[in-house]
Amino acid sequence: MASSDPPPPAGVLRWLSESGDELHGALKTIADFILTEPAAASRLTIVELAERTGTSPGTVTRFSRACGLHRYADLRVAIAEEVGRSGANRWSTDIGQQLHPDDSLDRVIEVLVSANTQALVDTAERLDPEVLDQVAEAIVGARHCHFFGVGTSAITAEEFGLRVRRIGIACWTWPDVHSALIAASQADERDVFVGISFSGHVAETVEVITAAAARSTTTVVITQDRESPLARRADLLLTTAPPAGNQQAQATADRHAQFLLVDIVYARIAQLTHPAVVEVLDRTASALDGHRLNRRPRRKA
Amino acid sequence: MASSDPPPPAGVLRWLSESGDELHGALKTIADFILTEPAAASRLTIVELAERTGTSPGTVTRFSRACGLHRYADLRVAIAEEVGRSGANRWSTDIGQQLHPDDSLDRVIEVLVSANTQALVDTAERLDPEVLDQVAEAIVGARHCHFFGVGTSAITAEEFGLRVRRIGIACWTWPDVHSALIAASQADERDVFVGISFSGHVAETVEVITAAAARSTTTVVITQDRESPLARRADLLLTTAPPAGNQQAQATADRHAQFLLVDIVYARIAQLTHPAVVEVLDRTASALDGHRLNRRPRRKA
DNA sequence: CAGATTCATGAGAATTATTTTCAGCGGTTC
DNA sequence: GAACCGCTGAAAATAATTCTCATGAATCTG
Repeated sequence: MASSDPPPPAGVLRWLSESGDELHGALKTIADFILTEPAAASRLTIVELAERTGTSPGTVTRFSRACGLHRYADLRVAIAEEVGRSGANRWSTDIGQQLHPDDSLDRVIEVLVSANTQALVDTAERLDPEVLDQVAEAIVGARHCHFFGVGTSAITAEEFGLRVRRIGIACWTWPDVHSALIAASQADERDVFVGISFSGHVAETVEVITAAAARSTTTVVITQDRESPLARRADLLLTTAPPAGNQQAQATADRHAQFLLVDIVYARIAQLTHPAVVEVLDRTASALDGHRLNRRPRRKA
Repeated sequence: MASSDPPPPAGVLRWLSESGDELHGALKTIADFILTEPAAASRLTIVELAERTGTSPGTVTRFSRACGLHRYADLRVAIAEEVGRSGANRWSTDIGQQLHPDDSLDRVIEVLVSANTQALVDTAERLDPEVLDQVAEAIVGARHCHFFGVGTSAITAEEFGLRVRRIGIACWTWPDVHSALIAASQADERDVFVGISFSGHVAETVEVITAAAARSTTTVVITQDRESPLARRADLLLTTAPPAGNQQAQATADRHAQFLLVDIVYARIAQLTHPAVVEVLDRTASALDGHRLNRRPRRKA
C-alpha cells in the first residue's frame, strides 16, 4: 500500500512537484503535464487528458489514486482549488515598486490595490482602541463638533462631518481657515474640534487646532506623523499608517487610511448610541426617497 | 439567448451572489446551496448535488448553463477555483456578519477592514481595463471636465476634481444640481461629464448626466448598479463592487471602492501625460511651501 | 373566467465519461 | 531462456451527465 509516500493531505500540485519524482513512466508524464499547465489540466476530461499525455484513461485513473484521491473528478477539483489559491496572491505582492509611465494598466491597478489595502491593514494594526473610544465618546457627548482640513484632507473632513451629521449630531465642516477660526473662538470645553492633515505640518490646520485648544475644546487630530506640530496639539491622536514603499501610491493610500479611521469612529458612535442611530438612519434614508428613480419599493411590495 | 445577464466571465460565486437573484425556483435553490457550501458543492457529483438540493440532475445541468458554463464539470472546477482563491486570504473570513451594539471595538475594526479591503479587491477584479483607459483618455483629451455627485458621492466627485485639477486639467466639481445643469447646458462634445452615485438612482445625478449627454459630451458614470438609470446613460461606465455581506459596512466599503476607481484613473492619467505631470506636481507642491511648518527643507538645503 | 401560451421541471432515454478488468508486453531474476 | 512481476492500454462495465419530452403551474389574453 504505502509504498512511496503518504497521499497529499492538501496540495496536489505541491506534492507532485516535490515527491513527484517517485512516479515513473506514464504517471510521470501525466504529472509533468499537470505541473506545466494545471489550469488547462483541470478542465480536461479524463479522455482528453489521456490523449494529451499520450496515455490512456485507465492510467489517468490510477494516477488519481496515486495522488491519494479517489476519483478523477476529485483530482480535477483539487487542481482547480490550487490554481485558484495561487492566482489569488495577485493583490498582496509587489507593493513598493515605483510606477513607470509605460507600466501596463493591470500593473497600475495591482499596485494601487495592494498599497491601499496595505494602508488599511497597517492603520488598523497601529490603532489604539482606547483613544478611538475616547474620540467616539467625545463626539457623542459634544455640544458642537467641528471638522477642519485643508486640500485633500478637507475632503476627509467633509466626509467625517457628513457622516456624523447624518446620525443627528450637531456639527460643521469648515471650508476655510477664517470660518474655522471664528468657530474656534466661540467654542468651549463642551465642543470637539477635529483637525485632519496628512503631514501634520499644514499651517492652517495647526492654527485652527491651536485656537481650539486655547478655548479648552477637546481636540482630535488625524495625521500620519505623530511627532508633527499638529499631532503635538492633540488631546486625542489618531494616526494613519506611515509610508509603505511606493511613493506615488502614498497619497491615495493615506486617503483610504484616513477614511478608515472615519469609518471606525463612525461605527463606534453608532454603537454607542444604537437605538437612536437606527431610527435616525431610517429617517435619513426616507428623506431621500423623493429623489430616487425606478426603485423597487423598500422591503417587498 | 442572453435573456437576463451575460454569463460570468470570471467568478461564478460572485456572479451568483450578485445577479443570483434573477434565478427562480429550483435554480435559486441550487444557487443558495452552492453559495452556502461552495467547497462541499464542488466535490459532489451532479446526482448528489441534485439530491441535496431536492432537484434533479437535469436541472443542475441547466443551472450550469445558466452560469455560462458548458458542462457540469466546468461548474465544479469553476467553484473549486474560487474556493481556493477566497480561502487564500485571511481577511475575507468574517465579513458578512452584522455589527451588534455590544461588539468589541476590535471586532468593529476587523469587520470594517475586511469589508473595505474586500471592496477594493472586488472592484479591481471586475474592472474593465479598456473602459478605464477610455475614461483616462477622455479626461486628458477634454477641453473641460465636470464632476457631479450628491450626498456622499459629492465627496468622491470633489476628490476626483481635486486630483484632476492638480495635474493641470481644466475641471470643476459642481456642488449643486443647478450649477451642474448650467454647466451641462454650455458643454459640447469636447467636454467630459462624470456623474457619481452609489445607487445609480439619484434623480439629480441622472438629470445632470442626461443633460450632459444631450449636449453630446462624453459621459462617465461611477456607480454600483450597472442596470441603474444612471448607468444606462453612460458612455463609459465604471462600477464599484456590489454589496458583499455586511449591510452596515456597505456604505463605507463603497466609498473606498469609488476612491479606488478615482485613484486608478488618476494614475492612468498621470501615465498618459507623464513628463507634464511630474512638472506640474512639483509646482503644486512648492505652491504649498509657505503653508508648511517645521519642515526639513525639500531635497537638501 | 376559460382557453391559450409560456416556461420551469423532473423522468427517463441517450450519450458520454470514468472505472474496472484483463491480456499483452518489457524487463528482471534465477 | 523460462518464470515472474508489474506497468500499460484496450475494451467491457459502470457511473455520471446530458438530452428529450411530457407534465403541470403560472401568466397572459380575449
